[in-house]
Amino acid sequence: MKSELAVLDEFIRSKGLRHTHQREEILNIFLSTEKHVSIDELFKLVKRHDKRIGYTTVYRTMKLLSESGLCGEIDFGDGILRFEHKYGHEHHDHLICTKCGAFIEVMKPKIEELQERLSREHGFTPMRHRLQIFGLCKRCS
Amino acid sequence: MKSELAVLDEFIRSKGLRHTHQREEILNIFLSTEKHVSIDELFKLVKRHDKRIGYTTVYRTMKLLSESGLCGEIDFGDGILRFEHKYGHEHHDHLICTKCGAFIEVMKPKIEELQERLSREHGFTPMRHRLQIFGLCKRCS
DNA sequence: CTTACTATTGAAAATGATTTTCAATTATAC
DNA sequence: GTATAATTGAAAATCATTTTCAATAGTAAG
Repeated sequence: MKSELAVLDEFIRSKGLRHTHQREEILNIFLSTEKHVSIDELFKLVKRHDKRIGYTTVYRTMKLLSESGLCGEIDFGDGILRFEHKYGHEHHDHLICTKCGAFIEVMKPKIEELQERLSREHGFTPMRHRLQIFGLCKRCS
Repeated sequence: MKSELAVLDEFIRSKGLRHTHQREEILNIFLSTEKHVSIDELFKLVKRHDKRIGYTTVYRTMKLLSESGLCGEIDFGDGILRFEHKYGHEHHDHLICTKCGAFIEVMKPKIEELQERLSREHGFTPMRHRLQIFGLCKRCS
């Protein structure tokens, strides 16, 4: 499997864009985090390494990573956009604890299959989906 | 089944709030729309009936209706909060066409059941969930 | 290596939906 | 009616996100 940096570089080249140290650094820091970071959180992490990188650059770089397929955007409905690792990761759904904010990543092929069938029954061509289950995690319930 | 207005009134009384003609009017106009209205859309409809009702009141009243269980808030991930009828309506999921914006309401008990089981497998107590399938509707595909 | 070209950066300002503020108004209980 | 406190609506504040723009820095060509 290609490295994430190679994937980014390939994407950048194919679009006639440029490889910059900011982009490389933001990618590395994103990869080193445990998923689901907001732009603001990521910006703070990035600033620790290099104070001169601005919020805007983090914002723009995450959009770039999204386009290149390296990260996925997730919306838990609280008005803050978060990002998760996507390259080399399977699709999954989320269990979200409404008390402590913890999330669990889950996967149920049978549900995926039923969603596919449900869509077809309505003449709908599914491209992607989002399943979020809100409730209480083991510790909070 | 109690009327929606009766439900609202009961909720209002139970909280020591007041019945106002604005709240009644906004509820009626919301009920007369075909679901999935944003606050902005609803405000425009309301203004046709009564120019003196402000945006803020519509906003606050919809929050009130949400709390009372008369409407549900839906987030399609485009940054705009929409509302749908909830009282006397079954839970359902959404198929959302990414081309024309159409949405289809669907229901698959088997999926609900599997979600329940999936949650339990992870020691999670599910309260509510959100399933949105994005793709192309019959006409657009 | 140097130049020319143009993408990128970062600070600040703009955007846009949502939420709060506050003085005036209005519903409700007594 | 009167007193009390909730409600209203205009305007301002919030807050994440997005755009602007002048300065900076990759990249390719010479």
